[in-house]
Amino acid sequence: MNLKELAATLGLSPTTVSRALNGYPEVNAETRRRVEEAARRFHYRPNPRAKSLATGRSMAIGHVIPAFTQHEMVNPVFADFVAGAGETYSKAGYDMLLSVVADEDETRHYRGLAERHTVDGLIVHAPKVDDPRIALLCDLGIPFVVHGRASGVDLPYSWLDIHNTRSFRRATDFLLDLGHRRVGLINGLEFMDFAQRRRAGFMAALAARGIAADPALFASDPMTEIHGHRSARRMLALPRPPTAFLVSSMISAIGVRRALADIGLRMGADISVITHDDDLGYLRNGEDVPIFTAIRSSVREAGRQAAEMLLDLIANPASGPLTRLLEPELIIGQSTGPAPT
Amino acid sequence: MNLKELAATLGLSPTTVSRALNGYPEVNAETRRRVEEAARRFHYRPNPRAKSLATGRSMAIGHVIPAFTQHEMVNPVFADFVAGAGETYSKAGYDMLLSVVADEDETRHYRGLAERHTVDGLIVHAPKVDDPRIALLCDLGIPFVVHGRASGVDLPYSWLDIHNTRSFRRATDFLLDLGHRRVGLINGLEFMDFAQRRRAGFMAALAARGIAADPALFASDPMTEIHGHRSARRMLALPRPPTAFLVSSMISAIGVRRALADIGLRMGADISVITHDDDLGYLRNGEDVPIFTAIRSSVREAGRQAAEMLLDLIANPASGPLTRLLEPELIIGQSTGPAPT
DNA sequence: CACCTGATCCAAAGCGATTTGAATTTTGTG
DNA sequence: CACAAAATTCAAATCGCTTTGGATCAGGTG
Repeated sequence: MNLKELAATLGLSPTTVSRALNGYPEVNAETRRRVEEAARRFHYRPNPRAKSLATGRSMAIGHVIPAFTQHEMVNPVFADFVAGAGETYSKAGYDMLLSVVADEDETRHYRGLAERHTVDGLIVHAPKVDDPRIALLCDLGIPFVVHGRASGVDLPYSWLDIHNTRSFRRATDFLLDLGHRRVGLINGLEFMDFAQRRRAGFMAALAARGIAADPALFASDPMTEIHGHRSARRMLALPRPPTAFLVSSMISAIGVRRALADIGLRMGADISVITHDDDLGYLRNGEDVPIFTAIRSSVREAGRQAAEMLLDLIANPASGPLTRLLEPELIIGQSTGPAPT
Repeated sequence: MNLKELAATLGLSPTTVSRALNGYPEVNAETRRRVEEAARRFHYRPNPRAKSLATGRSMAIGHVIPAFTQHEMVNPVFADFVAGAGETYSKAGYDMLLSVVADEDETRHYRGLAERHTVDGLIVHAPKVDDPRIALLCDLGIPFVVHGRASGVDLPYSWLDIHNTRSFRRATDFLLDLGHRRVGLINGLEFMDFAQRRRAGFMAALAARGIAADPALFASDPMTEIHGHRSARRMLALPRPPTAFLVSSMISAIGVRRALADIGLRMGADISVITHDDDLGYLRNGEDVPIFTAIRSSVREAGRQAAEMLLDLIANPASGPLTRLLEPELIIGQSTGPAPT
């Protein structure tokens, strides 16, 4: 059942039916009622492609994820973010177009999406320092929201981020207050913007107390369980091992916990751990009392909000760059305690 | 730059240009060359919506994920599966349309996707026993592939699954061979088809040796870390605790490991654990020697293959229901050992 | 040389909606 | 009651592509 047929059934022109259904004012109230009734009765649903060809809007949002490097993307965090964004989209009648693209095709792909108006807007995931995608998208003139920020890019653009610097600084201060002086930072890849900021927060806290940063106490890699395990093992084998760890991801923190278990250290007693926690559905940080002391911020909620920002931006492009900085909470769990004397 | 403009530039009709670009035979070789060259030079890319309106095909595949129950979907497994499928799609020029939909809207959503030809095909995730979606989609006549199967549905349909029954039977046998007699099964929700089959495999192994299944040694819930932890704690507190666990997911197995650590049991020595392992990118089962003895099957690869099957089915609907049963491997890690005497 | 065949190319009709510009019908006013 | 204004409705153009059903033209045939 298409528009023409529906119009014929009603003895009206397609024009009027279209207007009635789309809430235009110049249509008789009674006519509108009849049209709506008939549409319901015949399960009429406009063909989105025809609609989109006519209006130029696609009612879809694009998420491009780089495929063949494993970096940052195909991960649990991504799933939760997308789930949050998807909720927002479906409430607003938008579809989500996901493209898994080889790194070298990324630029071309963005360009294609924008130029052909395949999507009305884009979410940019996992920005790197100096991320070139931002300039590209500004240039293409398509609305987009970055999940995170890109240091070094000074164009105005819309983003939603958490306060990585401050929260890592707070977490470090917390450890220092407990008397820890050697803290290992198990971070993500440091060309990722968030990792850079987290490190900066960590360093600032050390610097404020005049503690020199020991390069041996830094690790940086994709945030897998194995990365956490390997890095912790390495640091614990140092002549002067750390008494605490600050970890950038729950999954890596689990690896750290495994490393501690390997050599019989009790977390929270012999050694302290604080982790960032994205509050993933399948990886909750304990039930009542949190397992890990953690910097917590729901990435699902971030997805919801980023999507809302993007839809606002699409509805009203003049509303200028939208930015939102979420403040994670620092929650105390069972993985921290005073530094052993 | 659209088709008409490109045609004008070349002094040709849109018809010919379209045919040249789409590889139709009735166009002069030299003309085709000129057209292709010009298309490249002007970065011509056909508008997919117009194309799709004209052809009736959308070049998109739908993945519908139920939103507001947390069940099975918004999870790391999903991310990896989608990444695999996405690789296949992008190679074939397909887009992936992801909808996060409230459970009660699911049927309506599927119907909309199919009737309006929004997508050319669908992947059905996380089938339940007697899953009603299969009959619905058969009825709607849209090509689809189920990731998993649905016991109780006897319509012919296409699916890709792993051999859950057999692999869980093998894993159980392995534990029994090691002398274990009380094995706890920490399973997913048992209205999920895969969980049902895993349980059946487990039971069959017990039955074959005349061991009665103890209801206290079953746990069934969404496969979170906490589920693993809580279930293991509960079973270990029994008067006759299990000497081994069989776990349906790496994440839950990590919870089990935490439970063991809580009470000072050494995994692999005091107690054995086998887990299913989807070989997730961010949650590898150790480096050289696997941490967990595991039933391993890459869900990313499953995504790739399911997508290929679906594209085949779309290209050639007559090729009938396609089915593929993958056999997971049973890999020996450090989490199993002989039953304590 | 007239006629038939292929090989090429093109005009025009969709696909299913929106939207512009006009044509109707109603309503209001003097 | 006639006429302008407002309220409704409609025909046709448009979005950018594919595809049907001819055209056109060169080469081969009898």
